[in-house]
Amino acid sequence: MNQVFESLPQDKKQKIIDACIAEFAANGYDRASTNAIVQNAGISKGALFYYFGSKKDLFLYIFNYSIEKLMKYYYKVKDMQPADAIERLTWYTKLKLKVFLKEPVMSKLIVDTVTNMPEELRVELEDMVRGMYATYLPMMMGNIDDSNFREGVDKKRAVEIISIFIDGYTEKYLKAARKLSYEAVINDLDNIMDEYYKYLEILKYGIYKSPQT
Amino acid sequence: MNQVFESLPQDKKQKIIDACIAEFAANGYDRASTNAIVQNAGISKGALFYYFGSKKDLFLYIFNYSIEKLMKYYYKVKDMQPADAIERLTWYTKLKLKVFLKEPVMSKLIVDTVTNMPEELRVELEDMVRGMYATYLPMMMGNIDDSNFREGVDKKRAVEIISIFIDGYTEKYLKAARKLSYEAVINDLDNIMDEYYKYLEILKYGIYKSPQT
Amino acid sequence: MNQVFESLPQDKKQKIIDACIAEFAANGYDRASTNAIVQNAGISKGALFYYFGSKKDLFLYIFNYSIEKLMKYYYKVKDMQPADAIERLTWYTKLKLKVFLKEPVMSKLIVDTVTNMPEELRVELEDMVRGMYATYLPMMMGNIDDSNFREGVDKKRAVEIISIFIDGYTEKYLKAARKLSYEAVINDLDNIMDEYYKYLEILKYGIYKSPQT
Amino acid sequence: MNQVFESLPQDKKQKIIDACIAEFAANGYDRASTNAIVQNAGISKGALFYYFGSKKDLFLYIFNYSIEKLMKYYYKVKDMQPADAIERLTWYTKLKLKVFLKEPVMSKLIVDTVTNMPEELRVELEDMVRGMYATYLPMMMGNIDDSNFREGVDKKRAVEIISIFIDGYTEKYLKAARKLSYEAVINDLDNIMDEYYKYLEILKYGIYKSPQT
DNA sequence: TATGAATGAGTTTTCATTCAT
DNA sequence: TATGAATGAAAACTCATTCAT
Repeated sequence: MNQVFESLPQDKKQKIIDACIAEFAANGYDRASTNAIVQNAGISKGALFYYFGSKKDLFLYIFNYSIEKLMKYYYKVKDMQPADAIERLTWYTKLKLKVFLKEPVMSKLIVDTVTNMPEELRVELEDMVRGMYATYLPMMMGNIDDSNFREGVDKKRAVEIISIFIDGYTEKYLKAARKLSYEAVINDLDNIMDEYYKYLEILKYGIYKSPQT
Repeated sequence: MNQVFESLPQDKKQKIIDACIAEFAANGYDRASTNAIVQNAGISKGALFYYFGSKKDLFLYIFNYSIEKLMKYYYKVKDMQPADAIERLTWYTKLKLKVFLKEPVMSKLIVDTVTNMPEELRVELEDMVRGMYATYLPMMMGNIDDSNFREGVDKKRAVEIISIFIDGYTEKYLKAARKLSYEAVINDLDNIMDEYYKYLEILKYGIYKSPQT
Repeated sequence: MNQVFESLPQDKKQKIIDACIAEFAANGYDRASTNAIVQNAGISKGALFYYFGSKKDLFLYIFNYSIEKLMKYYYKVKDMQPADAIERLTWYTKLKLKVFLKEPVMSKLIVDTVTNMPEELRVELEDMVRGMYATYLPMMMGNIDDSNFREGVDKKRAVEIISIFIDGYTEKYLKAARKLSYEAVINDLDNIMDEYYKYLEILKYGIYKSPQT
Repeated sequence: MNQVFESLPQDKKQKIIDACIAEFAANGYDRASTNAIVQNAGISKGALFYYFGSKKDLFLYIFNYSIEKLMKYYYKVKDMQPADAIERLTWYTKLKLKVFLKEPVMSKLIVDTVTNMPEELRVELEDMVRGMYATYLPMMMGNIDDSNFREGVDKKRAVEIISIFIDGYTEKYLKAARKLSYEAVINDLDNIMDEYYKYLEILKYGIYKSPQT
């Protein structure tokens, strides 16, 4: 059914997509108004439903579009990723932040949606997220250099520990950022990273070979 | 104004509270229908608003009720908490799981609400959450025995690493639990805990003194 | 049915009446809230309806009470009323203003009600107003000295012309007063009266004998 | 937003307008029920709000429509207005009565609204009324022939006296008409006008040159 | 006599979706 | 293909009145 939409002129498509992203990001799925969308997109009510069938399908299309768009940023620089485990993960964390700052609206849409899926979209959204992971996780987590890990440590588990920690840690700062402002976070970035490395030192001690040997 | 509600017969009160928790947990604040609530609670439209004034105040009451109810589970067993850092945190994680399994609906309500506060309730909810932390965090995180931490590790950061990791790790399993069923998690609990301890071993290595010395 | 109310202690009665007048004057019959009344009167909801039967009957009682109260001000000074037609009417106009300033809330209630009767009270209210006129009009309009009227003028009609004019003229100033404030009117009273007498001069010319003959 | 409504087929528009006027005239702004309106207009709930946005905007539209409609009756015959002051005012009084009898419901709506403006509409309504006066008053009160006024009478005040009197006098008869029926007034019109002219004779005596000079 | 909790029909407004054109 | 007017169920909330106590 979307093929009708896909065969639209590119600029018209883009205008519609942008209007949807803005509306969904600002208000969430439930409170988003299809009226606002058609108004900002400059199309008729009927057209929107002709293209997408329902608000639900529209949202899924937009969500998928946004994920793919954001993932392209990751894909584009994938050859620059460091090999060392902790450096790799840190690199991705910084990348995540950069993408967030470059596409704040889309990012908000993704984050808000994932952390709080509307019940009626749950199944489809989780499928998409799973699919996204299946596509990009191997790339992001592949070929990690764990040769510096100390003897006896399970490498997969070690990587996951780091990963879980970093996620949790950044999550804390993003929460604060939401309350304050993203700019405040950026200005404080040096301090945040200093702190961050101190935490990592402790983690490293448990996972890496002692450096001086 | 709630005193009218408070002086209701206990079973009537409970029926209303249960109906509210169920509706709010299932649909969130926005989509929750006061119509559905009064129907399930077996009271009239007017009664609900006579008791609580507005949907907003109703929700805040129910949220507060749920937090206090859940926190009682923690308070009841507070004297049994282990002193050692990792054991303490693990103990609380298990406790958290138990409470989650005992009160899944209430727990869902709390978690969903905290991770995604409706804008118009934000201020009040954050106050409540802050108050709750102020009351219970000292109890939960107080008197932690960190004498086994190795020389040179910053103790506050070390505790936080453990805490962040455990949160992230359990979060993963809770997500799975939501998809499958809580029973599936329980049945698999032994395996999960085995896994869990293996992760902790790695963390411990970086934080604790080497045990055999 | 009102005898229950009438046999209440005077201060309790008064408190109830005052609360009603305030509420009805402030919001009109429709928007007046019986809840607000019982709250301010310090009585129970049931009591109000026990005393008065319905909101409608309550209002009629209060309206009647107010009219009688206001009319007492007129009755008290009835012996001081001038005899001459124009002076009499002017005197009453001033009296009306004084009463208005002494009992602004009650007056507002009466004026608002009379100029815009709620349909379901129309019949009863008009009866009351008619009754009031029957009682007080003869007093106010009786024994008017029309000996100064010029030959050939119908005396009843002449009095009515003056009366209609004064009513219309004061109405104009009351309208302005409502928009500005009563104080503004009072402060401007001298000017207003100067104007007023100039108008009256013209009227007088048509009705009275020429003074200098 | 009203352009949607304006482009409706004339008969449908009229049916909606009529339903609104009837409901608002019968019950006033506050008590008027949009439910009743849509039922009598034979349209859906949504349609009404699609056309007008809100009850408030609907009322303002209807009020404005009614004023313009009534004013057209005046405008149509404006070239027939007599020049002499009293005759002009009398002529307009008769015209007013005719219009009132031709459009009793609309007239009731206008009169009721103007004499008792709902607080939340006050500003907008007063603007409309002011605008109406600005448009029609010059036409109605312009070019009045006051050359017959006697020496020494202030002409502006004299005209206003007549105007105030006529307003007050007709007001009396309209009040009666509301209680009885408009037909009763019409049947009695000759007597009423006879009376009226007798009153005017007295007024004239004070304002006009004596006729026999 | 007096209470006040409880009722439920009523209010205005919203909005995804449809369908005749 | 595209339009946008029309739908109507649903939303939160109010309030005069009743009635068991």
